[in-house]
Amino acid sequence: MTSDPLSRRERQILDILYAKGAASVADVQGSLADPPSYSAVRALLRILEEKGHARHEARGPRYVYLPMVPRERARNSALTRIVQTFFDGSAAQAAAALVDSGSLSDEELSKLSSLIDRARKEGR
Amino acid sequence: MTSDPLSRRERQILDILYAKGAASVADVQGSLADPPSYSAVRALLRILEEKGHARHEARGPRYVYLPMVPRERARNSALTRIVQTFFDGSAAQAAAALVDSGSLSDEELSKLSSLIDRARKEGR
DNA sequence: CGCGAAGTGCTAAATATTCAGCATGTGCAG
DNA sequence: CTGCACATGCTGAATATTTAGCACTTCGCG
Repeated sequence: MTSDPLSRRERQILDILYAKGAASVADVQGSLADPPSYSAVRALLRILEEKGHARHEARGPRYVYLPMVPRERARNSALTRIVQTFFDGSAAQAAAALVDSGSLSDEELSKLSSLIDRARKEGR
Repeated sequence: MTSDPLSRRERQILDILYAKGAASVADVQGSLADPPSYSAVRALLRILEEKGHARHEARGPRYVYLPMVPRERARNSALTRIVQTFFDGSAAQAAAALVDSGSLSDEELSKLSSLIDRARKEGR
């Protein structure tokens, strides 16, 4: 099941796995803002495995941890949550906020523009 | 300070405050998927106040709780987090995912389009 | 070889969280 | 006026979390 309630540290660590794609225990520890002991990180990773959110592969001499739920699916539910919480359920408002953030280059803007045109054609 | 680490319930309740704008204890309890006792909800709200994330006003006979950090600021940091975690830091990719979600109406799409045009003009 | 560095499995205990209950105050309907 | 419905303040205890430590294995180097 993927609908477990995750604790703070669990969420934090799972996010690192999503951000990096895959990570060793040391990687995870290194990415944590306020890192606990090596053992503690390992324990958390083990819990994430038990809950079915992560798995590990024996890459060379050490374990490398990966998320179980595909990144795309996880990110869609994350987006949905934000849209619900902060944008009254309107994905359009959320997209607008991103565009307004000013962090998009001209090239990115035109790509997005043509994406929108395509969406409009498909939509009818 | 607004950089406290929030526990799961705390986050959950704060999200409700953001989603609803303002809420009484009963509102919050009613919005929780798996609601604990009235007292428990009150306790959590009190903690959120102590941590500086919420405040209350005596609206009529009861308290109404509101977020301290403005919704817009909170949502921007939420977006930033998602972008970092799931879109390799690219706001453009995130916007594209929203457009691709297919939940935008024709009208919303054209509004977004003109928003982009404006952003392109300002950007140079 | 055999020793050290670095990995894993497992467990118990400190710490944080979440929760329910009781005492008390206040407004309103009967 | 009096009692009910519903609010708050506070506190102690159940539960979950987070953590560090120890025993053991593996790999590579002197």
